[in-house]
Amino acid sequence: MRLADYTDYTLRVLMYCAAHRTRRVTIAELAEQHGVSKNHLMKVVNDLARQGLLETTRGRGGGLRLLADPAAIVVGDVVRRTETDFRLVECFDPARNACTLAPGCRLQGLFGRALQAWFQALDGATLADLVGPVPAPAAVPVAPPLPTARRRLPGPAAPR
Amino acid sequence: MRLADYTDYTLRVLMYCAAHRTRRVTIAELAEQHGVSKNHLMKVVNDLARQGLLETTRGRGGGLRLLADPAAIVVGDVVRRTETDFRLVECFDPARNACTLAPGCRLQGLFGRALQAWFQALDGATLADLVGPVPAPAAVPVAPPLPTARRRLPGPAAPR
DNA sequence: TTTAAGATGCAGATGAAATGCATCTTATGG
DNA sequence: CCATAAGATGCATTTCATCTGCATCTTAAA
Repeated sequence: MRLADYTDYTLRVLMYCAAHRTRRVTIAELAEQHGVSKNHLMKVVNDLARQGLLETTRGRGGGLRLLADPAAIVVGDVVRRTETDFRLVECFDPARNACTLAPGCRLQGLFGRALQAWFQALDGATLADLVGPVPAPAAVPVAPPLPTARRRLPGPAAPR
Repeated sequence: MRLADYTDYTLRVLMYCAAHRTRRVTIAELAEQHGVSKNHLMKVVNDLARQGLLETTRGRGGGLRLLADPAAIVVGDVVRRTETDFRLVECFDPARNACTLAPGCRLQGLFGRALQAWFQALDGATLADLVGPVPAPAAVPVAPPLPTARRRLPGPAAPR
């Protein structure tokens, strides 16, 4: 189960803009800051502008600006609009349902509920929560980076 | 966000075996029932056998049999073991964290919590819940299939 | 009017799944 | 004891969704 990088970019663009509300941010700046190609971010920014979350200004001195209050932008809504293809489980043959015993496949219902729970968690946070002021600057020095970058999140996953 | 078909197959193999506990099920039968290639199901079955969920018997009259009680097989656990690559959000540059303001990226935490909620929902169901006896046979005739097959699940998703 | 920004569309690269093929091992029935 | 029916295993191929890059156009400010 993976989220598209596109969604990741989208959230980070919003976060960056929220963290620099006083000025206009350029795509080039975002691209350099995050080490991503400008072209890709272009599409992200464009989508966000169409959604009415960003105001874009062309020409010299142009750039991006967050339109709404970060506290009013719910993360779940952003993800809902950005992420497409929520294909979780689907009966193999749409016409001739293979689940001979169960008339309506119950997998659908179960995963539907799980997805709801997922979004409910994301709906509990706003942009402001993500970029809000750090409660207290850490007095403790930052710990050295871990030797290995872990990728898979939970539980024991046997290699296929 | 999508689940691998592999996980879908895995659950359906288990469901089918649970629905036919009295006899042995062959891979060929599963393949025909679900319209999937035998080769693919082979790997699914193999993984399940290694996990100790299925007993496989080679040779004539062989096949698969569910080892555990369907009521003891938690869907969440199956998914956890089957689905790999839970890459949700990752900071772009692992070394030089791009989130200049936030020392620790809060996206990780948020999506981690969402994933927990997701699994919690899946942990609430067992195989028995998926294939259990139908409460009451529907007296109402089945509604005709919808004209268009909908794929994406929730909310308004603007095309990229 | 030059330059710095975003807008748009298409072409190519990438990578993870999914699928197919070939061969081997094991057990049963005649 | 041999032919057949099952699963086991490894590798090659295909497919498809992103991701990325390139080229061109539009807009606005200095």
